[in-house]
Amino acid sequence: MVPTSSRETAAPADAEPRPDLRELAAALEGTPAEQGLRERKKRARRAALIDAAQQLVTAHGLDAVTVEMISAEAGVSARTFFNYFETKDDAVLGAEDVGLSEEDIRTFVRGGPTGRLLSDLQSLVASLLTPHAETHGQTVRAMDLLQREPRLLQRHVVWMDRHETQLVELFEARRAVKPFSAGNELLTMLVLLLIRTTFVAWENAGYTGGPADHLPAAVAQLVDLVAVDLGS
Amino acid sequence: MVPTSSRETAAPADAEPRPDLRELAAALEGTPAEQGLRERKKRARRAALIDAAQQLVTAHGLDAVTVEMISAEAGVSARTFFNYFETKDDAVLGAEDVGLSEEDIRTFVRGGPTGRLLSDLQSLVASLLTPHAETHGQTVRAMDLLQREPRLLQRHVVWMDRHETQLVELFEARRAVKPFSAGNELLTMLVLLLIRTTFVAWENAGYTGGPADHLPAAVAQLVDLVAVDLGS
DNA sequence: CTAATTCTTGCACTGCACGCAAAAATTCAT
DNA sequence: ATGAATTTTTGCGTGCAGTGCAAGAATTAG
Repeated sequence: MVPTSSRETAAPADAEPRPDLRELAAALEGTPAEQGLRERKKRARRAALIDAAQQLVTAHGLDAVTVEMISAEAGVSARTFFNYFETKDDAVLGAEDVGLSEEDIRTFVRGGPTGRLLSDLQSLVASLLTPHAETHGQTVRAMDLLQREPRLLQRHVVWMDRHETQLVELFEARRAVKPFSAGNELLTMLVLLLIRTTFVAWENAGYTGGPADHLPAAVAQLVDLVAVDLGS
Repeated sequence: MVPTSSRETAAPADAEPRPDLRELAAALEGTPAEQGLRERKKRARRAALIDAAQQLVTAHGLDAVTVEMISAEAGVSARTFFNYFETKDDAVLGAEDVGLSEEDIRTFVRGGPTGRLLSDLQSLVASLLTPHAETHGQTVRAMDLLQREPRLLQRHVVWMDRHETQLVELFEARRAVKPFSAGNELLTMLVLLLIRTTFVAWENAGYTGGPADHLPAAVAQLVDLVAVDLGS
C-alpha cells in the first residue's frame, strides 16, 4: 500500500520512515549470506506472501481474503503477487514445485528399489514428500487450512495434472522393463491417495517428524483393506 | 440474446419468426407427455446448455469458450446459465448431483452386502455409477473432454468435497457396527480412485455397456497390485 | 559510474460468479 | 378463459481472479 522504499543493504541508518515489518524479517532470517540481493529478496517476498496469505485466511476464511489484502499485508503490489503465484490458493498452500530427481526416476524405471510395484511406488512418494521438511512451519499451517477449506484440495489435483505427463512416462518406461497390470490412471490416483493419506496421518500424529515418516502407515492401511477382502 | 417467445404448446403454426433450434428439439425428444410444461422446458434448457457447452469446448477448447457463448448457443441469457450450473465446468461435464439412496446407505452401514469392506465399497460405488446410464451420450462426450481438458478433473474433486460429509458419516456409522482400520480419508480417496479408474476402463472398452460394468476390473487392478506386493 | 538486466508496478481488460428486482412465463383456481 | 399466484428468466451492477503490456525502479555487470 504505502510504497516502502526497501533498503536493507548495509547502508547507514538514516531517517527511514517505514522499515516494513516483513522486509526486515527477510534481511535477518533468509539465510543471510547466501546469494545475491535479488535472490534473497525473492525468497523474502515469497515467504512474506505465504505468511500473509496463511495468516489472513486463518483469521477470516478463504473466501473473505482477497489477493489485494494479501499483497498489501506483504507490502507488495497486487500485480506482483501474480509474479510469484499462479493463484490465490497456491499462496495459501505455499506451493512449491517439487519434482522427482533423476536418481529416483532411474531407480524406479529399472524396476527398483524392491521390484514390487507398490513398494516402489511408496519409495517414489517418499522422495516426493521429503523436501517439505525445509518449510516445516508453513507446511503445517497449510495442512490445517486444508482441513478448514477443502476447496484447496483442488490445487492438489492441479499439481497432479501438471506432473501427470511425467508420471505416465515413468509408468510406461517401467512397464517396458517389468510389466504389470495396473493402469496409469490407477497408479496416478494411487500416488495422490498416498500423499493425502500420509498428510492426514502426519496431522493426526501431531506433526511429529516429517510427513514421509507416516507414509508406511498409509500404505499399511491400504494393504490391510485389500488383504481383509482377499482372505475371505 | 434475442428474446425468442417460446411457444411449443400444441398451438397452431402461425407466423413465428424464431423457432429456435434447440427449443424445437426440446419439444420433440424431451419425453413428450411427461410432466408440466415448466418441467419439460427445464430439462430441455439444461440439455441444450450441456450440448452447447460440450460442442463448443470440443471445437475450440475449454479456455476459448465463455459462458456467454454457451448461453447464446443455447438461446438463454448468461445470467440464466448460472441458474442451472454453478460453474462453466459443471455444464461441460453435465454434472448431475447423484446421491446415495437410503437403501444403499442402510445396507452399507449394517455391514452389508458382503461384510468385506472393499467389496462393499465396490457396491457403493456401483450404485453411484449406475444412474449415468440415462444420459449416455452426454456422459461419453464428457469423458472424452475430461481427457483433453484435465482441468475438469478438479470438478470431480469438488463433487467429493460436497459429499465428503455424507461419506464420512457413512464410514463412521459402519465403523461402529463393524470396526476396521482404514481411515476416512483413505476410503474417500479410494472412492474417487475407483470412480476414475472405472471411467477410464469404460472408455478404453469403447464405452460398451454402462460404466458400472467396468468397476470390477478397476477393483481387480487394485487388488492385484497389492497382492503382488504381499506375495513377495 | 554507466550500461545491461531483472523485477516491480500501475493500468486496462476479460471473464467468472452472484445478488437483486423487474418482467415474462407457467400454473392454478374459479 | 381470465386473473391471481408462483416460478423462472433476464438485465444490471458488483466484486474479484488472473493476464498482457509498457514504464520505471532496483540490482548486477563491466
